Amino acid sequence: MVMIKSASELREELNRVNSENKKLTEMLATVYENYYALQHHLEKLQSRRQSPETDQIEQPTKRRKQDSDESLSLPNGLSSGRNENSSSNEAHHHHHHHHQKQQYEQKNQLISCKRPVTDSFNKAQVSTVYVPAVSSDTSLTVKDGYQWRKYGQKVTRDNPSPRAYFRCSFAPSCPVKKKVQRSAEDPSILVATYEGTHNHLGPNASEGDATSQVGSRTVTLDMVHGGHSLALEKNERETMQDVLVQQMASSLTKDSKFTAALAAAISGRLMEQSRT
DNA sequence: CGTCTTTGACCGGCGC
DNA sequence: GCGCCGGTCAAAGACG
Repeated sequence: MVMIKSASELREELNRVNSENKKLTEMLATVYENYYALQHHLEKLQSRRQSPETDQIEQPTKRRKQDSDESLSLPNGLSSGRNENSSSNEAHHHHHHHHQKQQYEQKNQLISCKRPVTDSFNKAQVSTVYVPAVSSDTSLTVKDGYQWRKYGQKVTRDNPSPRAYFRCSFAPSCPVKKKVQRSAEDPSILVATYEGTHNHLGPNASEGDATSQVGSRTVTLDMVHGGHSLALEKNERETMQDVLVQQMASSLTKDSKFTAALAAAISGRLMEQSRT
């Protein structure tokens, strides 16, 4: 049974959806901002803790023999290293609704209150992202808005499908790498593993503040006069945002300090609450 | 012509 | 040392 709606109804619904989308986009933007602020704070704290100002020249892994110059090293205090932590076997929750995580307001208290002092090193943080993909697509590509250069592909022992290696196209100033491989147990899922942080502006260069690397807050979906192409782009953008959100969540939850601090804050809050 | 894929070679770490 | 294995290089090709 198809319900036929009048033009006014349609228009009203469209307006509703439009405003809802706007709201969601704003929420996303604030989440982004909070995340990046938090991340910045964390990086600062960690780098300060271990080495006051030896965050300068840090060659990636090996001297690359690029024929031309590559001598520009960014003033970005991140180093590359290994921090393959807990196996994090998936209970991957695919399309979860990411609600408002306004509790990031406590970030300052969160971090400053407790810290496991023993581990020092700050590593290139690793985040994994699960994105559904059609099985027939052999391209092994996860669209996250950045531009990547593929530099290798290997078959691994524990997975019939190959693994693709990408490096950020902003070679070699940007040290970010990613691996993409089809999930072994669910071939309709692509598993993307990101390693490192971009030191340049994000994919969609909406300028404004340099603090936020992702400026996707101007979502103008006027598909009223737009057409298919706009809708497609919108879909892509949505999955892209989903990927970004998954990245943020992953990189945060994989940080032992963060999880410890979060646990401490939660338990403290619980005790405080039970006391009253 | 520049940029990005392809693909086997190559390398380093690890277990034996 | 030797072989396996995951990761990377780099020459050659594809594509615009």
